[in-house]
Amino acid sequence: MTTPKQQRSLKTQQKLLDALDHCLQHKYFEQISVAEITTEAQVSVGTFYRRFKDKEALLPLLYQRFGDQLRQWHLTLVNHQEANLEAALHAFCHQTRAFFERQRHILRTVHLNARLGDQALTVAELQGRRQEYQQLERWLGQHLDPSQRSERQGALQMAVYTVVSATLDKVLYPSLTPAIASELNGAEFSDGLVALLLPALEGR
Amino acid sequence: MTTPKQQRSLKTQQKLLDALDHCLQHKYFEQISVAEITTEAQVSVGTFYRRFKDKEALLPLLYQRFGDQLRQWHLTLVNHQEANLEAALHAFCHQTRAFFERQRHILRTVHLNARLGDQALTVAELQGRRQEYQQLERWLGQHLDPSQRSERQGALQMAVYTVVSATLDKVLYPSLTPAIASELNGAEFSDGLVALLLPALEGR
Amino acid sequence: MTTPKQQRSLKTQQKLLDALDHCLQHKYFEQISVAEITTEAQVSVGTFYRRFKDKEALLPLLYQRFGDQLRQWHLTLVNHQEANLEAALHAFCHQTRAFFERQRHILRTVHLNARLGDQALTVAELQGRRQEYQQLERWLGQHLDPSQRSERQGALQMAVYTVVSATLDKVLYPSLTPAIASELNGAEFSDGLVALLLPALEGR
Amino acid sequence: MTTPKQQRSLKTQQKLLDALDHCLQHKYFEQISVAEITTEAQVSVGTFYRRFKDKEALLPLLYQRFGDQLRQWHLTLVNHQEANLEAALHAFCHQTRAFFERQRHILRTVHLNARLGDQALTVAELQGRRQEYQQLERWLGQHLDPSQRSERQGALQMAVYTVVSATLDKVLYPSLTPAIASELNGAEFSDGLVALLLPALEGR
DNA sequence: CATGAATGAGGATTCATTCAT
DNA sequence: AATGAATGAATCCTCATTCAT
Repeated sequence: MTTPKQQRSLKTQQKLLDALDHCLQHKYFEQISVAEITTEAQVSVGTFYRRFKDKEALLPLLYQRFGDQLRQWHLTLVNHQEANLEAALHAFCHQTRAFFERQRHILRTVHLNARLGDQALTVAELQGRRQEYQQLERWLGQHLDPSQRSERQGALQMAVYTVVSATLDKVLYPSLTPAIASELNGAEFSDGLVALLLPALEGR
Repeated sequence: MTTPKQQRSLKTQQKLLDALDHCLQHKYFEQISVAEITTEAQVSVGTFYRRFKDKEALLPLLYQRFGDQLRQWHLTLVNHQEANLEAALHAFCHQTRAFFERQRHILRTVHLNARLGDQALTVAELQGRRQEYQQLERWLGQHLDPSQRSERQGALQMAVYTVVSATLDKVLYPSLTPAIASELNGAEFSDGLVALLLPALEGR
Repeated sequence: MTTPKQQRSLKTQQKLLDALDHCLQHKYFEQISVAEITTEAQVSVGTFYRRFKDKEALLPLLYQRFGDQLRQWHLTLVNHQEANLEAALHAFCHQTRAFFERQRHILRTVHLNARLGDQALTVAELQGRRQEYQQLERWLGQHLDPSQRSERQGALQMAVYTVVSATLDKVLYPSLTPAIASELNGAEFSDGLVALLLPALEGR
Repeated sequence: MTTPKQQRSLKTQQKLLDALDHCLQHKYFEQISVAEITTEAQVSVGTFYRRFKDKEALLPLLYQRFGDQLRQWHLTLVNHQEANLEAALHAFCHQTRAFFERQRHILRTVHLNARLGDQALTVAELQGRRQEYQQLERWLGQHLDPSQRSERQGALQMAVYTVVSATLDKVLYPSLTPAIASELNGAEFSDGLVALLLPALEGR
């Protein structure tokens, strides 16, 4: 992948990424041919290969796009100080869902592709993701009484993971197992999560 | 897919399913060619196509295999009466994980393929799955004080979904987001879930 | 191809030939698979190959069936003494057409397959066919004044060939080139042939 | 079939058509594989499929090639004024045979394929062919005494059809039924046709 | 013997990638 | 640089034929 040195080149790259993005709304990455992408982007195959080593080389950029927005969203979240733990948990659950819903189809690709086995997420990126999760844990912990923070460490970690995992499935595949196990939708679902997790975090 | 009329034919079918099963341990379904399956099964391509319309026609059988074992496991679980809610939740979390680990790679296929959009799970099957979830909820509820059952309905449903979703990701993709958010492994992880969910279910 | 030694065996052979005959009404020989034939004949593939060396081995039998009927028809024709040349030519043209129409689809196969290049008609059979043509020429010639017969030899031969060739195309492929060149149908067409050829044969 | 946008592409298309043409001299269309064509044309399979949807897509072009030459030949024929009817019929019979002999193997393909049932000739094309036949009839008729033209209409049509049909079989399949019925070859055969048909056309 | 399961060569077709224009 | 033509490996699938039951 060449670093674009000219305006035109950058525009082409964007067009290709957008085209991929568009195609991903209908099928998943492996089913999309280079021809489809370039046709959608109104660019020739040759141009594609001038820009990218191969089809797979598009993914990291797509991931980056997503990662950027994820990071940004995390930042806005953790920069808010909430009134208490419940409010914080509430914000976390609802905003996570809202963010996932906004990013639905790109998230779907990132998520599926990681599971389909290509090593598009580098170790470095995974560690970065890891740290963001820790940041979220710390942020939630800040709304606890300081004396309890260390003993709730584990519960916080578990809660963060649970919220993300459960919400992800609910948003991406609401009509499949296991998401069909829950009858709630949207806001109800997030409220349900808050109610489920709050007692343990409060140490009742 | 024709129904086999000879014993030999049935054996072949098994061999092909086993071969697919084997291949699935290394790569994802769509990456496996018919040739690979038949080579692994030590039969010829023609034999494959005599029995199955195409590669996709194998999936329903694979799903059935999995569905059968899932149902059976659910049955053994809900036929046990546990001492109290904590014991029941503990059994649920740990056995779910154990079952998922045993079925790891078939589960992975079923799970991914459903998400990749093929309509391999019929509506009827999904409803069946739904009922199994409800059975689990009722079973957990039996360990509650009868007076509390109805008000905990929602929490039970949420808990069942959460356990399944969180455990699934942890077992299938332990090194990816979001599972990397949790540092715990195996039994620790299940214990963590119990601790996280018990308070809400007990209504503390 | 084994000579059938048992009743059952002969019946099977007939069933297979009938099945082929049936299939030929819809597609041509090369497009018909052995499976189709045996299914239609309600017999297994194995049975087919016990009876016939391969798919091609069916053709000679089919040709024979046709050849038998052709010979028989020729015999009935040439055993009739007609009143004069015109009556004879009239009988020849019309009966040829009627026979072709009756045998339409088997004729189509024989005709096409010979043209598709398989050597199903042996040299011996071709010579037999040749002699039948000569018989027809002689028969037509009988209705001429004896003094003219030898000088009309060539015309008779040409006429016989022309009638067969033109009628064949008209009956088998009425809507294709060259048959579309003629607007006449059925009896009109045969009458047209008579009118066209009679003058030359009568030596006018 | 895409329209070529580069010169190179057009060359390739020609090479493929020529290759098909060449293969057709040895075997019949359906027996020729795409691989054979591309090998003969010294291009890769992919190249073939870039230009043509499948093997069948070549036929229309082949037909067109033939149709063009047929039209052209008809034109040169009907633009000649002959001395009398005999001369015209003579020219028609001999030149038809000569043209068929020149186009022998393409003609064979066109002819067979139409009979094998693919709808390669459109209704429009068939009508065009029809009109060409009518043109030939009119041209022959011009060599008649004007007073006789209308009453000979039918005979002219019949004669045109007969010449084409008989000559076609004679040229394409000289050693098969019905062509073996005639012992004459080449020019003799055409002369025979003239002698056979002239009397009826002259109204003797 | 009859049956139909198994074989595997052979043909069609796609598509990522390279290369000529 | 951009274009799109060419390449060919890889895959799917069929079907005549053989062989186990």
